[in-house]
Amino acid sequence: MLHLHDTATGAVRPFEPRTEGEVSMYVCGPTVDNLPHIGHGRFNLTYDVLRRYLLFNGLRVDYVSNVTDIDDKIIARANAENRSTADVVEQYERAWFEAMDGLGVLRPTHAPHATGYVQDMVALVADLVGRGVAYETSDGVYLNVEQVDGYGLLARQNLDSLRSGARVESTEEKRSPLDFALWKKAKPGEPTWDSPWGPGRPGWHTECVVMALDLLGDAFDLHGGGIDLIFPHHENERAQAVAQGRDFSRYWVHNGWVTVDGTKMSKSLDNFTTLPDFLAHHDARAYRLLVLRARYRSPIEVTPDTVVDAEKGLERLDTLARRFGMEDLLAQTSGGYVVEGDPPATGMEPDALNAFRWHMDNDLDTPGALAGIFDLVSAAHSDADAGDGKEGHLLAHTAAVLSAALGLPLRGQASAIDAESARLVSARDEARRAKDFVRADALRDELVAMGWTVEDTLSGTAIRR
RNA sequence: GGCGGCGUGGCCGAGUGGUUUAGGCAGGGGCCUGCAAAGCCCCGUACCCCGGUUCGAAUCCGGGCGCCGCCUCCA
Repeated sequence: MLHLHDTATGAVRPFEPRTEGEVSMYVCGPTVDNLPHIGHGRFNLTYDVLRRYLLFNGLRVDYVSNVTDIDDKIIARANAENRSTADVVEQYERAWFEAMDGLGVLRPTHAPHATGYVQDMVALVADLVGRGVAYETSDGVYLNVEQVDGYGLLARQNLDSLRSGARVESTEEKRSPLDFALWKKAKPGEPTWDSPWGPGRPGWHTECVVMALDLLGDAFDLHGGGIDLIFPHHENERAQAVAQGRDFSRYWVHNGWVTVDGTKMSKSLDNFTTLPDFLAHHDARAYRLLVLRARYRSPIEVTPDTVVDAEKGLERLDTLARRFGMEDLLAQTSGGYVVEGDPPATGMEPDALNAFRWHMDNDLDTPGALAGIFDLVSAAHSDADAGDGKEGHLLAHTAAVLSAALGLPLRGQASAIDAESARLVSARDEARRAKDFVRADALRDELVAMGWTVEDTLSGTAIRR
């Protein structure tokens, strides 16, 4: 059974969904004010793998991830570039999904926009005001966190210590420095919506509560995001639900981030590599492999060296797929790369499957799961080298299915070969048959110069790019 | 200041007290090959420091040292 680390309890707990056979998960989505970077990639890959593993186990998954399309930074960019916020949103939302598609991240089942939920957010804020836990000031409406039971649960701190560490300056009107804006009254040059408190726009922490509860219902299963969202974002989401007397997320899952020279990669530090840039130069699967080699809660260092390392590891997997002719499996999984239900029944090596599950059930121990897959790679080659093609094929197939279950489909197809290259290949085979190795080597050099990797196989020269 | 996390072999990176071992990459040796490539086999004997618990600790406890993060927008 799957066990997950839950930030609210600080412990790894058995994951028991609200409804048997069905999982409802909410993953904080992007603010579409800029291109996504590889940290966003890591974060989405984390929850994509969780989702795929749930699917692999035959569960249905309702996966909601929002798009924050109204925010200070969007407004700032629009004003700076003399465009509408809608224009900015359109551009970066498209870039976001293109990048996620490129990474093989499955699309959310729902991707609600904040601007589509403003009326509901106004209703939530009004309800909180009516309950006396929120109050109006000259610049907005704030939630009084001191009236919320268990505020600080996710931060694992009590109110006093949170208050003493607060770096945000308190205004005269705020009752506590920790109180946060549910509604921001309009300033000049901003998009606005009507509300009982005049024109304005919702605060950031409100949208996720409203959309999660609307689309997934009370006490939905799981809420995911980066560690840096724990406080204040997730704490404040929870606070709003609690203040309404509603049950919010049953499990809180948080991923570690991407570091550069040991320091967090973030928009504010401007030390990021964008995903479009990364994907233009690397196989997306190499990044997924790089991410999966560390546990999701650990930081990962992304450097040219670690990327090359992952690319070589991926090559080892693809080599297996080529040797054992895995085109069929690729075809099965390429349309989203999902392995669903209980595929293991069909021709999987049982011990390897059990080991895979054991690792994944342990709070998504993907490094352990991968180690098992790499063991299968060695064993499959070894069996095939020893002449046991049948056993080798079973192991290779198992490795490929498990890899695909992680969203990492192996590429077994031969590269498309142009007529000229094909001519050189057959000329080389002819020369080798004639034991004219000088000519054979010259032809090999020629192919290599054309960008091919040349290998000899039982059936003659094989080339690939 | 409060809270959280981390320090593992050349590099990345697992490790849920104890049998043989994470795994990947790089490196060395061998097999295979006309030579290569790919593949296979063998090789490193690592756990920041100091104590403690234990028959036994990388793993648990205490104390150091160092690093990172959250407490402000941030995946």
